[in-house]
Amino acid sequence: MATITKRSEDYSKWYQELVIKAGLAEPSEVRGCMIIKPYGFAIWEKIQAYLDRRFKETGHQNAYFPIFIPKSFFSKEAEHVEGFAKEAAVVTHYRLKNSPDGKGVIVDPEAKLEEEYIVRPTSETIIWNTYRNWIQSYRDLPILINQWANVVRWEMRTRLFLRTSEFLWQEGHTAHETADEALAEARQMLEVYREFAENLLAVPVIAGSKSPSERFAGAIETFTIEGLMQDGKALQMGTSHFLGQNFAKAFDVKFLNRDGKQEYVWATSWGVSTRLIGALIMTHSDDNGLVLPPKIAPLQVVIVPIYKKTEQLEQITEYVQPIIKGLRAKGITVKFDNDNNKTPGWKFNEYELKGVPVRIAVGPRDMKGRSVEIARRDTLEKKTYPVDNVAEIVDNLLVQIQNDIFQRALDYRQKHTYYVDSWEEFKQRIEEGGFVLAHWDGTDETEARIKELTKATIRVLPVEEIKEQGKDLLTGKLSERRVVFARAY
RNA sequence: CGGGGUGUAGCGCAGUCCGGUUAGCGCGCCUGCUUUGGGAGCAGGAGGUCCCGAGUUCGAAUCUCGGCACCCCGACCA
Repeated sequence: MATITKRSEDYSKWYQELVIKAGLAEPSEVRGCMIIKPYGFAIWEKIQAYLDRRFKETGHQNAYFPIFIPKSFFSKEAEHVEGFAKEAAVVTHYRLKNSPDGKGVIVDPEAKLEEEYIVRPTSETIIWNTYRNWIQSYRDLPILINQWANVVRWEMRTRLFLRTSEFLWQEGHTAHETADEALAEARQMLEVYREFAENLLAVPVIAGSKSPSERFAGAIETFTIEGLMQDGKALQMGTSHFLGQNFAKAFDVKFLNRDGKQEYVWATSWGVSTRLIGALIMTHSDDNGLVLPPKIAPLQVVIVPIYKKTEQLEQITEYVQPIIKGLRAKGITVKFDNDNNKTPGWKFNEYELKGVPVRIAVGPRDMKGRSVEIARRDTLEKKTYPVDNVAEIVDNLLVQIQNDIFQRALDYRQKHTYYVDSWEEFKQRIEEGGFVLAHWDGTDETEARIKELTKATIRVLPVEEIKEQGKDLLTGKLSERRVVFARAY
């Protein structure tokens, strides 16, 4: 019997078991890397499909750059190299040969590369090195490109989806004439992410800026969307960076501007990763398994037949045909699970574990009463409905579930968001978990001190500013606005 | 990279302290029959380099030494 650890017993264990038992992913033989299984990948494909459409609607095109980046590229932007040096996978050789003792193969020492390659942890450097050749005048701008790719960051400690050594993501890299235009782009993409997180994933997020110490390596400004997980920890779900002219200067990318003068190009980059699947799980799921918002669920409706004899199964099969047809006509994905080797009870539990939003059960009782039993995954509520307009009922129900799941997550976040003005209360709230809105004097030193004392970091300076006079909790210095503190993944 | 823990069937574990028949148990898997409205029952069956290497011994899953891997907790990070 596949039961999972309760969240209240061990949240981390619950998470890992859920990922594995729901069939989303599993650890691999390669340290820190995961195997994304079909069910998990189907969720990623839904994420990709939605975002890809939004990127194109906002004027971007897809392209692809090499996975290997010459080592020298990294040294060109000082902060950037510092940010990624500690977790770089390096390619040093290009050939193997049979080992002298006849057992297996060894790296051929003769085949050492002149210059090592870094397996990309992110692609700014190779892309900006390329943009140099693409840009001569303001007429070549803007360049609006996105890449779907895998990247590698050699992390010390990994967790399925949340942090793996290799992960899948998209990275947008744009080049602009002016600072204002680049900033507007970075903000626009943040808004794309926010809308996507809330509407598709049903995960409420706070959008805003990072504090200087939390910025992307090489960025002037980093925007972020931050979610609050069920254990009270924050999760960064997407970032969008205004890179200023840093990479243009590092890679000497200039253009002739409208005044006929040479100027460095302005840049942005922005990305979200397979980590989003972790956010999805930790925001909505419960002790029975996954709870998937209908818009992201690979399978939205499952029909489970309940029968004694095979003739009964045949009758049910016929009985549900119009339902299946009706649902498909509305673009709803549906599966009729007529597997004879599993009992209905087993199937109920299995589809709850997998988070299928709606389950329809059909047995002799229903056929007699011209009805079906419809159960929703989020509330586990079951109701009987007439068979005639099931498609419409389910269609509405899916919308309802999507909204309810979002609302529930929002309620949770609001219940765990605190306005705090004293150091004692701050420590206590951080310990309990949640977002803590507090005043901050704006210095790196205070931020670092708070982190040291409480493990809390500034997650975000919200776009919708909470402007008011106040005093920093620790130093008592004046502050103009509240910022969001939390412990984070 | 520091502290702790664990490696025995596909998965979860017992056995290890105190060496000794043929290495067990639960789940899963296969076959058959009966079942099917919340993880079915019975019967039969398949499945093991006991993490790797060396040593001690008549004899090692068990003791000794060395190695490797993974997990958890910290520090670092999407």
